[in-house]
Amino acid sequence: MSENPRSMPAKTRRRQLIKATIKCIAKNGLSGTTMADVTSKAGLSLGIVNLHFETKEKLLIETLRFITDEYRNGLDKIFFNDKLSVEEKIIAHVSFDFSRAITDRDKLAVWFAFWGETKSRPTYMSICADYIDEIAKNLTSLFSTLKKEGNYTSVDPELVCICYTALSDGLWLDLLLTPKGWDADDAKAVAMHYLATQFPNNFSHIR
Amino acid sequence: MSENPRSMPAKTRRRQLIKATIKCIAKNGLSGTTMADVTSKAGLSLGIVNLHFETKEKLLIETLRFITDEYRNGLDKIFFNDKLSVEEKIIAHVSFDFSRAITDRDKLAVWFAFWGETKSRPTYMSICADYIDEIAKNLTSLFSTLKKEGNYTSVDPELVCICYTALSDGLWLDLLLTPKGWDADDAKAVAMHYLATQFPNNFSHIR
DNA sequence: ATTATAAATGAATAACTATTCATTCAGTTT
DNA sequence: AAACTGAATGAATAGTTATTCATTTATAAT
Repeated sequence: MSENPRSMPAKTRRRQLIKATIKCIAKNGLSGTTMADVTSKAGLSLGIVNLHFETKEKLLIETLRFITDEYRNGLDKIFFNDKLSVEEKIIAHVSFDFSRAITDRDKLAVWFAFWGETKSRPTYMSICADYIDEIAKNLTSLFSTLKKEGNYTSVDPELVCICYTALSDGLWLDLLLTPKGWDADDAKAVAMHYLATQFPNNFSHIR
Repeated sequence: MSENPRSMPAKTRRRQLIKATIKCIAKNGLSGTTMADVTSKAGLSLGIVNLHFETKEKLLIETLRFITDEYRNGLDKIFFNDKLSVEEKIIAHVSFDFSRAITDRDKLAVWFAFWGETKSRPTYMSICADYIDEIAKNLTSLFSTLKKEGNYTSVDPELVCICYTALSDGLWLDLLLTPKGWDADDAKAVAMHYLATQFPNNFSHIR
């Protein structure tokens, strides 16, 4: 295959294998994902995972890290963008949460596959805990600033952050479980509806 | 063992094995749960699963059905209780969602373990779809009635149902992922906070 | 008591799958 | 062009685990 040269930079191969792993987890679940599946989906040979990741478990951990990094980096880019107002940052955050890249059903399946094993695997748990804390801190500070700027005296920024985060997790689950008659834009509208209850002057007219 | 007579009604044995399965899934994940684990946790012999469930897969399906039935039955008992007002039913629904029985971390782990495999297993998906539809229909009708009774002209009952349901799913995930510094009562307060934004005259003072 | 019935056992089997590593191969250097 | 390098291969191995079923054991029936 000319698209698949015999020799490639290690980083490219690792990326290629992680992508294949995501597809396999979505199709067969974590338990049903075998090395043979992953490598054949990647168009490579069985032994390649050992070469680049040593073990299956390490491949899975790198796969989890890949999707958590993608999510964290996307949100960081918004949070640290000096060109955006606080209101714009929050809107961008929500838009990102329900963007194509994040609500891709293969990736959602991977998120939930790992969450489902979290209690039994401390490594998964700690990878999740890292990014959750950071994002919560940033989002809370956005709500806090908007509260001041918009004179929303009775808003509790920490509570709103917890509530919004739980809501978007639950909406992702909806997108995963009920693929038909329901899409990411609908889910986004539900999330905006909640934010409008807290900041009616900012988010009531956003679709 | 006198607590474990050689012969027991089939239903009791099945229940015993399902309970053991829940503990094993919580401890080892779906993929890490073996027949040897389950049967030894139940204090029985290896071959017993075959006798009562035929295969491992069927045991897992019955386990999923067990927790979904428990949840559905609990909510039905509230919904069809003629002694309760609509407001009381909604409060009871939320209290049930964040009760000990439902937020037990072993059971939460089981929920998410199955949700994580849903995309790859149509059987899991259809078991979930069944109970989700029924509960949504009932809860929407409660919100709809409360809207009329309380003159909440701008409330959208279907939207509130979707939002509340997603929120409680997400809060369960929080309870599973971050066991410390956070408990079911805190989660319940977040859910009530959302309902208070929609029905301030009914839920603002509930803790 | 004796026999019959059904539940339960667990050693043996069969199937599956992660891991290993001797070999192959493409590209690079001398 | 000959030798070298290291990525890639995949047959073979080792380990794990679901499933089977001949045997054992408790209880019920006669």
